Amino acid sequence: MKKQVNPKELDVLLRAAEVACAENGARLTQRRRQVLSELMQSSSPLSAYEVLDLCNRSTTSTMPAMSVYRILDFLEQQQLVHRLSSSSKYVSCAHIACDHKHFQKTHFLLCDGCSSVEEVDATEEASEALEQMAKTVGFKLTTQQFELSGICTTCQDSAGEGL
Amino acid sequence: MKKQVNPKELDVLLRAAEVACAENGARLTQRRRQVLSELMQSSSPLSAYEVLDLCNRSTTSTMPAMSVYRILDFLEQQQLVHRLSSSSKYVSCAHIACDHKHFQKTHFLLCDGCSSVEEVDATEEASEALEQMAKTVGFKLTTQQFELSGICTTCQDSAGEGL
DNA sequence: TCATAATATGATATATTGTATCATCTAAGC
DNA sequence: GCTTAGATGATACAATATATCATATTATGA
Repeated sequence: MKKQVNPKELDVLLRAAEVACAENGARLTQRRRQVLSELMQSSSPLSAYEVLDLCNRSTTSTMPAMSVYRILDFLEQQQLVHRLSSSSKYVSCAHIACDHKHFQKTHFLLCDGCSSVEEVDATEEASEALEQMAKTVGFKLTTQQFELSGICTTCQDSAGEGL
Repeated sequence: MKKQVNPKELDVLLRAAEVACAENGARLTQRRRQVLSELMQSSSPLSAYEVLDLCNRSTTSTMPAMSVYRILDFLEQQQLVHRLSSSSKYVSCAHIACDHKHFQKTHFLLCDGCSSVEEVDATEEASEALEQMAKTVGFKLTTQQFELSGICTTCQDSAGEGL
């Protein structure tokens, strides 16, 4: 579903993304911008082929699937997009406009009800507890990304309504 | 790679699995036993098609891919096998022979070095910290399975050796 | 400004993972 | 033994992803 993002807001995000790329010596080309834009306007994660369809619907030219995957990889490297391995889908990063860095573990809370996603930094406690748990079996954690499912506030509220 | 599981040990595990199925009014058929056995003997998670190849190599008859998926689904329902969504692979449960129940959150620690997997219950702290973190954005967690990457003890040790 | 090199994209083929559907077989209970 | 539910086989195909070579675009230095 389309998220309510007004054009001005979208433009601010895309400009910020452009700057972020430039800082890494990379370029946000038309195609990349198009892919990122579709993800920014989606209220839920999209598969690579869903992104492809949206892109091909919004322009006359048609892009091959290969390009979408390449571009998604690029955007992921730039940390403008995250790939959710539990669903093989992609979301635009929640921190493009702010100067947030991905230093801490990132948790994605996926709503089973409406498929929305919340991207939150790990609390100190959670991070510590996970490291500690791994340590008990001798593991040194490298993962920086966690995907948890649950029910968001909105869906919890609306679940009661129908009764 | 093949794990070192002696035949007697394997047999104990398979019998325990059989009992577990029976308790749920289900049957551990030959095919199911074969699939489970391959997973039990593997030192790392296997894809459905890898399981298929192993099964077809160990018998004269050949099984269709569909059957493997059906059987893996069944074994997962019986909690004899777990599916790792981050890699689309399967592992046999670490608690088949003991009377462990999957009441608590389960964490899978995946080694980036040797692909081994440790299945551990969440500590009280980790579980609590995760719930709490979700709560700050209004989420009520439902996930009971977490997949973390890292480096296991063995690989940490052997990393130093080469220098 | 043009040649050239580096990047990015297009086009095509194919691998991998997973599901739908209908037919056939097997085991359990009557 | 007969019937039926459950399990498996067979086939087709959808969805996700990668490999590879060709072409186009952009950046850069002569």
